Amino acid sequence: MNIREVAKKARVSTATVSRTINEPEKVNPRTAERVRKVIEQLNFYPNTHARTLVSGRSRILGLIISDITNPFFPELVKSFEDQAVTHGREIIIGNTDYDPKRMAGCIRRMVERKVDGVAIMTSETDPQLLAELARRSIPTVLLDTAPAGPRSLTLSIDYAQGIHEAVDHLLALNHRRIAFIAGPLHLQSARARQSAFISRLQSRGITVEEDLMQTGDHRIEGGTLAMENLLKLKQRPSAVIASNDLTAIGALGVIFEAGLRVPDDISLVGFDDISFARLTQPPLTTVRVSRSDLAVTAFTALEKLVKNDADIGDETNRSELIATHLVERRSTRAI
Amino acid sequence: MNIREVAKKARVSTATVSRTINEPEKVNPRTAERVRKVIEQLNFYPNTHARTLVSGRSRILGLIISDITNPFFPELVKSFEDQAVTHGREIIIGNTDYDPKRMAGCIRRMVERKVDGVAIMTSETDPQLLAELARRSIPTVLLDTAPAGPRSLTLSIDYAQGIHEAVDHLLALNHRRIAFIAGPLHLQSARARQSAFISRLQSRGITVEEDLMQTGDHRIEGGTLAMENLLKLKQRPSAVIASNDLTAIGALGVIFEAGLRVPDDISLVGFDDISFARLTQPPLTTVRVSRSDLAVTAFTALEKLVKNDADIGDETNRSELIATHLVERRSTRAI
DNA sequence: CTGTTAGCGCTTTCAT
DNA sequence: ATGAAAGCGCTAACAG
Repeated sequence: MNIREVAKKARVSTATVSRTINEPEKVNPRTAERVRKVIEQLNFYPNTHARTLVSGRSRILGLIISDITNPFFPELVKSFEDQAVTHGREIIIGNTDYDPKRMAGCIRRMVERKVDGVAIMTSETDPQLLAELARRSIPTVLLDTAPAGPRSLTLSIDYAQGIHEAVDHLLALNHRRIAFIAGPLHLQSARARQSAFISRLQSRGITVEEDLMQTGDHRIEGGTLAMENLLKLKQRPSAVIASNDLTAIGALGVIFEAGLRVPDDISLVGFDDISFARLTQPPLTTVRVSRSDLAVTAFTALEKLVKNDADIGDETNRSELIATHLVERRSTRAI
Repeated sequence: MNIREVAKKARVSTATVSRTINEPEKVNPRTAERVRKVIEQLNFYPNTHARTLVSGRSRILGLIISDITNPFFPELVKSFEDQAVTHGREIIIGNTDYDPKRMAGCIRRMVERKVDGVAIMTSETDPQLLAELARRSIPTVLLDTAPAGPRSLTLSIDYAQGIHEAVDHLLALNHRRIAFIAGPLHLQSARARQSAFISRLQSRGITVEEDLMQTGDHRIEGGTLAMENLLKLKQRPSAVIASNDLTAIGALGVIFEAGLRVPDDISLVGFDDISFARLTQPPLTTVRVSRSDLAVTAFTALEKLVKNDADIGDETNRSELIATHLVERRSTRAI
């Protein structure tokens, strides 16, 4: 069943059926109504592939993430998908698994399926691959990565803002020995959090002890190891800020098993506000990075990029900042 | 850039290029080699939409789930996607949000995009919508739902097995007052767990007290409420089995806030083994439903269904059972 | 406002 | 083993 059958049954040409579907305002209301009836009656769905083939637009958007089982991403994916459904678009999701080879595969799939645009929400991206997209002039929205050529835009998470709030919060609670468990430092996003921590403390006149600076991997295990180191210190910290919630959860386990209590013995702050952060015991004070903000901003920007055939040029900002804020729960307390 | 350019540059017809890509064995090795060189050199990707249009096969599979932010699903999606990538397929994901209207939308999208098959991994499905798929003879794999017509197959999670193991485990630990917090009872999958609990206890000669049977909603909140009821009882249970992990986590919070301890005062067992289950304090004893098993089984079955144009007939089972097993962690203890 | 018609890029007979 | 050509279902010029 196809557009010709509909046309025949409605006694119009296929062009009129096509117009009724795509540009109803250009069709006589009565004709349109008749066509619509037939479409309904025949339960006709236009073939998107034929449509894409001739028009060059697929109404598909690509969404590339690191790993859907990383709790940072499901909410992002969901909000992005909600936007897509609302705007009559399909999305194709690619998991890179933090592997550049898989990332290349993802991009290839996106190109093959002729996506109208791609949102790359992973924290590191090979500029070569971005060049590939730019060469085909596929609109791209990036996260924490320099935009690659025209029709490309970057979203930056305001890590500093959140870390500053976290530091100030602990300072206000009279903490002075504050440790930091960083993420993997090859990531720009991890370094941004670490340096925000250091600079804020210094600007408040506190020198950061080397021992109090640990490095994790943004996973539970890294938090576990780092916290073990911290507890071995002669003078342990009274508070710890972790570069993300998973790290904080790892730290929490260690503290608990050492017979210490949060927040009574040690205050703990996370980062991201994944959904489990409010379910830990005690609920975790953390910096929220709104995944729905991120998704909506990314989608909206991408949609705008897709609509403009030309470069976005100077008229638009090439970068947008995503706010972050401290959410106080029960893992921090005054000393 | 298209297949004609490749053909011209390799001095062959477009048919030969097409064959080189799809049926290399039918092409002279030397010709094929020449064509392949040109393809590489031009960095040519075949247009999947043109391909689908003419062949009728899209190499896309649909995956419908309830809600990607429900921790049951990310691992399922990931494994399913892994399979798809391995087999050179694309997947389109649909979130129903537990809403029949959205489910209808998902199915419509799948049909529009001409998926080769659909895996519907939600727990409840409108038979009418399944009929729509059957009518278009789209292969379908269902979860805990009766198969709908030909080219359709059902996967059943062996809830009883897991619940039986959980009950036996608690019985072996000398628990006799065991409570059960059920899921929403309009779901067949929730009822299956509840009745497995009751029947196992009865077959062990223990009558189930009405008071000990609570109903939740498979979310945190339901677990919270149900556990509050349980703690109000004159004689509270020594152990609780929850219909899923989210429910158990809700219960855990309440127990903790009541000043009681798990497992010292109350043993607690969950169901699903979501990734957070091993991160609770204490780590949760729970019944594992392997999402990767589920995904791989679903994918494999779907692939088989897609390859057979005809009905699967009697040769194949119309239903497969997914095993479940107790994972003992530290939320249960002998009394 | 509506119809005619030429492709979009590919696969697939049917010849050779 | 290869090529010529038809056509998948649709959109978009163009003509009327």
